Amino acid sequence: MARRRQAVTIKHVAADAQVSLQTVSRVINNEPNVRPEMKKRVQDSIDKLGYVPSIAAQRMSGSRSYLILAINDRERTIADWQARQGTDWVDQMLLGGMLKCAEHGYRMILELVDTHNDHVERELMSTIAALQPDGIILTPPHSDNPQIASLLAAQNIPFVRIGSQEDGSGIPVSMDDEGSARTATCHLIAHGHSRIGFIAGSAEYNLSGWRVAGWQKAMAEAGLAVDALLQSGDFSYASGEKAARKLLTVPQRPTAIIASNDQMALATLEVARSLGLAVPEDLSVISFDNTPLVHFTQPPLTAIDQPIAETASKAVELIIAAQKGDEPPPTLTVISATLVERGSVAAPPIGKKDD
Amino acid sequence: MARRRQAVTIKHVAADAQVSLQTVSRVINNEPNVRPEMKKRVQDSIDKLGYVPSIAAQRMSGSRSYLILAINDRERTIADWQARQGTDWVDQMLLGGMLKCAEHGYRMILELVDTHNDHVERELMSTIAALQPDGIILTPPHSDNPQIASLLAAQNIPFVRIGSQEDGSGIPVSMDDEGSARTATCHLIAHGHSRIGFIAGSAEYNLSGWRVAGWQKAMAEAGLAVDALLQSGDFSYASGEKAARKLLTVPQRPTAIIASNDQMALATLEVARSLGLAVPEDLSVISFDNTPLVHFTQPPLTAIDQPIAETASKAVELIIAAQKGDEPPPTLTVISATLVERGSVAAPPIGKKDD
DNA sequence: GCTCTTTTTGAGAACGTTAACAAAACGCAT
DNA sequence: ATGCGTTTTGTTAACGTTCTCAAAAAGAGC
Repeated sequence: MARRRQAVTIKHVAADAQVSLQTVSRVINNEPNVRPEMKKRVQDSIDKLGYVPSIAAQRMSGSRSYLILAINDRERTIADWQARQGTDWVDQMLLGGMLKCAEHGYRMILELVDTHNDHVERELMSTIAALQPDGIILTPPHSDNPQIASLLAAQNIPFVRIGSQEDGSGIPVSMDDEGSARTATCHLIAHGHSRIGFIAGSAEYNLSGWRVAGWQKAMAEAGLAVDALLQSGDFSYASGEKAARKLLTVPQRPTAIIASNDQMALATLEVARSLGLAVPEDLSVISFDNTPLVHFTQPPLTAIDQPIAETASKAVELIIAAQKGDEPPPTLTVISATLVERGSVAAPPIGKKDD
Repeated sequence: MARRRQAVTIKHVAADAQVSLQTVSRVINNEPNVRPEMKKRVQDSIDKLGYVPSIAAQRMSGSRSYLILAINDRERTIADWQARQGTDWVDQMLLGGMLKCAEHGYRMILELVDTHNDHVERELMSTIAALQPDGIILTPPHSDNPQIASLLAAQNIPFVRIGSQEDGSGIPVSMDDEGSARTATCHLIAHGHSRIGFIAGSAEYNLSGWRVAGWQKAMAEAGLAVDALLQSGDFSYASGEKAARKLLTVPQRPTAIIASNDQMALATLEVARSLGLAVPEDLSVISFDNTPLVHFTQPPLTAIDQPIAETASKAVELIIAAQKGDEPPPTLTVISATLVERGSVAAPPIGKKDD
């Protein structure tokens, strides 16, 4: 492992602005007694060079560490998180990732970065420069952002892309989106369904595409048509409602629907109710994610349980291994998901089983 | 602000073990080519002095930072957390604390520490030595641990005790446990109840006591008796079940019950059902915490909503202010809670309104 | 015992920043 | 101009660790 140095330091800024280190430091820390003119000159250099102070160095010299520690009871926290059972992205990420970090003497810092923001990349790079972490875990949709990936690759910091199967830099760790969509589809086919609708998630997430692909392939293999059976949403309840309505208000409506997340599955349930369709008698529903929500619906939803905690745990392991530099990381790690059967799947209504 | 120095450094260890700095470093990092005898001598000194390497210094010298960054989409994460609406301790802590940290260029590191563990204090001190955070937030029950408090006070690190109103070192920030218990009690009294049972939480949490106190005082002020109306649980469903059964299987059973958290309220609901008591017609129920659970019960529970996010946010603010050293922190900050009315409170059954 | 290799130990510089102090520049009354 | 206080800038030394390279000690072969 090469000794990793900070790209731009206070020295570079000082040289660029033709001032002493101390003056730059004063500007950074917004100290008084700096002439406005000087301050501007330094600030310009900082902006130009993209300088961000190293927190480690600041801490070393006796100043702030910019870290605040929140101490929580481990037992209770873990119990709470586990009680949610299914996939609540962040929580399960934290659960899996933090515990694995703790095992190895690492800490995990959760950083929230807006996707819909022009400066995503800049913001991220600043954070990295400040913290100089040993590794980075990207979750969707950040994990699907090729620009971020190439920036990180240039930094020579090991990073894991969760939920992304694309080739490219970084270590991909993926849940088996295609496989689990296939599993859901086959489950329905095994129950006798032939017209199985699919509500896709936001195209911004690559995993949406993989899920669609799994469904399509399973249908094709069973010799079933998929025309007019695909609707796309954006993971929101409203989009699910719209998609479900479109799917269910045609003459040859599907006898089963797979929704790409729980919110959209809930919407599907509601649309079915409003159309007088009973679940699962008239319509079977399977959802993705398996958040706590699905326990409380009527009927409880059969769902694909995404093992996020396990995925995050794996991501941490891969980063630590990459840091040691023992051997090259695997090209793709897939964590398999399971189907949790509840009450929303049954055989299709008789007489409608086929055209 | 005094320049804060590390208590025990590699130098102290080297001096104690009569070896060079480098040798100590080698032992820390488990490098090969150290004679076992030497290794033991150094390790003994490390243990004796309680030395923990400074992560900042390690990072500075080009080694690991022992930090892993998890990048999540901010919008989505916040939306998810908010969707839980009520108090899910950790989530809401993270929501409030992290966002406030981000505002000021700080980061929050969540550390899970077992309460039921002999080495709690040691574990905590190691973490602090390693990370050298600018401040610490303690949540219950850690915030009620006087030993931890005095250790932290000695370290001269600003720390906030959340949910603790005790005097002592550190900055207390509390939810208004007594006040909100009082509010709940008065709400029931206003509906005409006079026999109001109370299920207390674990005595390990000081806030349990405050909640009981609020109820007692409100009852006393209304001239109502509290004998045989108090049962204690430990925040678990099972303990709530036991407590509710005791309260409800006496001749003069209470017409209303306040449970110190949602789990125990759920248990109360179940016990009432098993005894053939309708809620709210025969029995009114109010719970504390207002977690997502309470939306899905039949009927939905009227609950005290604890503003954890706000509390955590305040805690961060206080730490940052204390760090700047502008002015002494307030002696007690109380964040007030609100009563969220749902469907579990009604007037007591007629003819039972009073003895 | 003597050289040669290997293993084990140590000394000094480096990492990026700020604290403490010193020097220079400035403003203003004399 | 001269001196004096104030503001602005610069210099040097820390901070705690590891890296690089050199020195010392230990083994190996004769």
